[in-house]
This record gives sequence, C-alpha cells and structure tokens, in this order.
Amino acid sequence: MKLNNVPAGLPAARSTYRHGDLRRALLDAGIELARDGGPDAVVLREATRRVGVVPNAAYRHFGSRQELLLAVREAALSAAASAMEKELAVLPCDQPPADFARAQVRAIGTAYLRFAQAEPGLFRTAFVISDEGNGELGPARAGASGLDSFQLLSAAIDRLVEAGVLDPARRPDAEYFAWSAVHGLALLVIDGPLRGTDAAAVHSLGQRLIDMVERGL
Amino acid sequence: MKLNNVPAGLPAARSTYRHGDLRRALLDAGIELARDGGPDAVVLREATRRVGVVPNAAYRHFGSRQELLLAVREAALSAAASAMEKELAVLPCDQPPADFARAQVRAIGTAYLRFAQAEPGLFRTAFVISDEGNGELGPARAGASGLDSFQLLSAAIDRLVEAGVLDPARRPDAEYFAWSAVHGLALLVIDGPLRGTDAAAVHSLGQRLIDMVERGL
DNA sequence: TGTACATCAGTGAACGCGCGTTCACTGATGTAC
DNA sequence: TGTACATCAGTGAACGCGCGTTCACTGATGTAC
Repeated sequence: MKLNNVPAGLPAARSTYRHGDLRRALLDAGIELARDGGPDAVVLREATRRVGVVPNAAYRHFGSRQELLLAVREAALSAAASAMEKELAVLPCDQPPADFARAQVRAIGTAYLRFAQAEPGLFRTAFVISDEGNGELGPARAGASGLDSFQLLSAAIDRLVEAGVLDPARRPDAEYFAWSAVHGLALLVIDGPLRGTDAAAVHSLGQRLIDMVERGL
Repeated sequence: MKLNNVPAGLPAARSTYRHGDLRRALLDAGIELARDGGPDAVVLREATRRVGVVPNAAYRHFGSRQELLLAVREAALSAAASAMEKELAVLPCDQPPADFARAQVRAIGTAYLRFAQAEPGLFRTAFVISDEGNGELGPARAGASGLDSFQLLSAAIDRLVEAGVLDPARRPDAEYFAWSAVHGLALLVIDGPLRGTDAAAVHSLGQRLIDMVERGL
C-alpha cells in the first residue's frame, strides 16, 4: 500500500528528487522560451541547458520534444484563461443584468487582447497552431474556474441571450464571430501591420472593435 | 547599347540560360513548397532538389534562403490580391451605388476567406508572419490593378463612405476592424477549431461574419 | 564568316551547426529484513 | 537500529539528420576582332 495514493495509470507525481523537481524546472524553462520566441523557440536542448542538466535527462519527464511543447502550451492556455477570469472578477455586480452581461463579454475580449500584447510569445504558443504537422491539440486547458478561454466566451454570450441583449436567433456561432474579430486584431497587433502600436492605442482600437462586434451581433 | 533595355540599378532579367530560367524554376518550386507546408516549408535545398540542381546553384539567383522566402511571399500576396480582383470583376455594375459599394466589400472578404481555404499554405505564407526574427516584410505585393489586398479593402471601404452607406465618423480604422474579423475567421478555419469544416459551411459562416461587420461598422 | 577570349551559370566537395534521440552507465535515494 | 539491495533520476558519449552557406572549379554561352 502506498502512502501517496495517486490515481492508477497516472505516473506518481513526485514532490522532490535528485534535482528537486526537474519536470517542473524544464516546464518553467520551456515557458520562458515560449515567452520570448513563441512555440518554435521551445527547444528541448535549450531547456535542459537552462536548467543545468544534460539534454537526455529531459526524457525522464517528457517522452519527446513535442510532449514538452504540449505541456508549455497547456500552461499558456491556462494563463490566458486566468487573465480573463481576473478581468471578469473585478467587474461590479450591482448593475442591470443586461449591462452586466455586456460588460462580461467586453471584459473577455479586452483580456484576450491585453494578453496578446503583454505576452505575445505565450499568446502564439497558446493560440497559433501554425500546423506543426496537424497539431494534436488536446482539450484547451482550463483556468481556475475549470473553463478554458473559449468556454468562458461562449458562456458569456449565453448570458447575453439570457439577459435579453442578444436575439436567440443570432446566437448560433456567435462565439466564432466574436473570437474571429478579437483574434484577428490580436494578430495584427503582435505581428501584423499594427505591430509597434502602443498599448493605449491598441486598447482603444480593441474597444472600438468590440463595439463593432456588439452592434453587429 | 543593350537590346533589352532594363531599368538601371536592377539586375538584368535574363530570359534564358544554361537551365533555361533557374530563378523562375526555384521560385516556382518554392511556391509549391509553401503551398503545401507554409512558409517554414520553403527550404532552399529542397527547392534546388526539385529543380534538379545542386544546392548552391540557388545562390546565383537568391542571396539567401530568406530572399527566396521573400520572393515566394510576394508571389503569394500577389495571388491573393488577384483572387480579390477576380471576385470584384464579376460583380454586376448596373445596381445602385450603395448596393454596389456594399457588394464590393463583401466580395473582398469572401475572396479572402476562399483563398485561405483553397490555399492555406500560400495564405499563411502571405499573411501569417509568425515572427521569423521580426519579419522584414517589405511592401505588400500588388495584383494586376497595382493595389495589394489591404489597399483593395481600404479603397472599397472608402467607396462605402462615398456611397453614403458608412458614416464618415465611423470610417477611421474601419479597414483594420474588417480585416481583423475576416483574418480571424480564416485562421479558425485553416488551423483552429473550425478546421475540417467543409467549404459550403465555411462560406455561410463567412457571409454571416461579413453581415456582422457590415452592421457593426 | 571564323577564331580567341571573357563571362558567369551551374558543379563538386566540404564546413559547422544545433537539433532530437538512443545507449549503456552510476550513484543517491528509499525500502526490506 | 544497522546492513544489503533494488530503484530509477541524472550522466556521458555518441548517432544521424538536414540545414544554410562557402570555396575553388569547369564548361557552355555570347561577344570582339
């Protein structure tokens, strides 16, 4: 019988060992690489180098470079979802349901754009697949609430309908349209023609884009 | 005095030589590589291999791999602009100016989405920078009309204002908003959650997205 | 029109690079008696 | 409580790979006399 009862089938999560927690350290290094360089910069050898360990040591914790990259991506997705949740959390609740629902959708869009600008490398790691040999995405990782970014948006749009702001006939696929607009702008900002635009101007553009989406839906 | 008078400063464009036209052949090979693999697949050695020439032969025509990639990108941008022009050309002119202006904007958006779906590799080569060490974009290449994709869109939106469809107060940055929406949807389709959706469904989503943009602007 | 020569497109061979990944190992840890 | 042993995280060395790029060459072409 084991003291630390882990679900069968999963590798037991050790808390410390020779290095301390090499898996965690490699993951952190990978995240750092992604942060300034995007997904392609997540290089196994470089991660081990940063941690101060021999390259093949990584194979005790990740089956391949791809597996490390996937773990980094999960972390990035989770960070994005958390950023949204944080933006949602500061919203005042004492307002008419219609306004509140609208504010929630706006908060999600705003958080997405802010995340893209503040952490372009992580943003691209999380949301820009860029083929990589057809992806293998796996389920998008959740934030603290247990919902991923896309689910947060969908739920917010549902609330828009409940609050009577959005005609139910317009509901279908609305999250794709909203996502498209905000995602597109994010890319224009991080490596398109709007690159180099300062944060304030981007914020203002973002707000006007969200206005457009709101009106358009 | 030369028979073939080319503008001074530009390298004389030879029509044929040992290989015939190696530069053109390498470029075509590069385009083919981009077509099924995106920008990262534009590999100098592979292009020479396909053409049946030794790797370093490429250096007679391109200073570096980057230069080849840029040429391929130009071609992809030009192809996109042409697709838009083709879509514009089939529009009936005998309609009220307001309708015509609207139809032109729609045609551009539709062509963009169609191009993305029909040629995802070229689309990504043309419009997804993905850093590459901060890009070095150069001016976006023009179609037959001499305008690039973005200029075509901007001009169409200008006509929307002239036709009285769009409030001039709403004009500023409208092309960025429209571009964002369509570009975002294109990415969802080519390597996001909407990948694998069939052409008809994508077209319908695209039309509804454009509806949203039109209303929202 | 015919010969001599310069040009320069494509050759052949080789570099150094960093990458992902495999192998047999070693030595600190945690466990059983 | 002390010793013997098994585990397995991290080592050391090496692989093969394809890449971009450089070098000195050679031989067909187009040009000058």
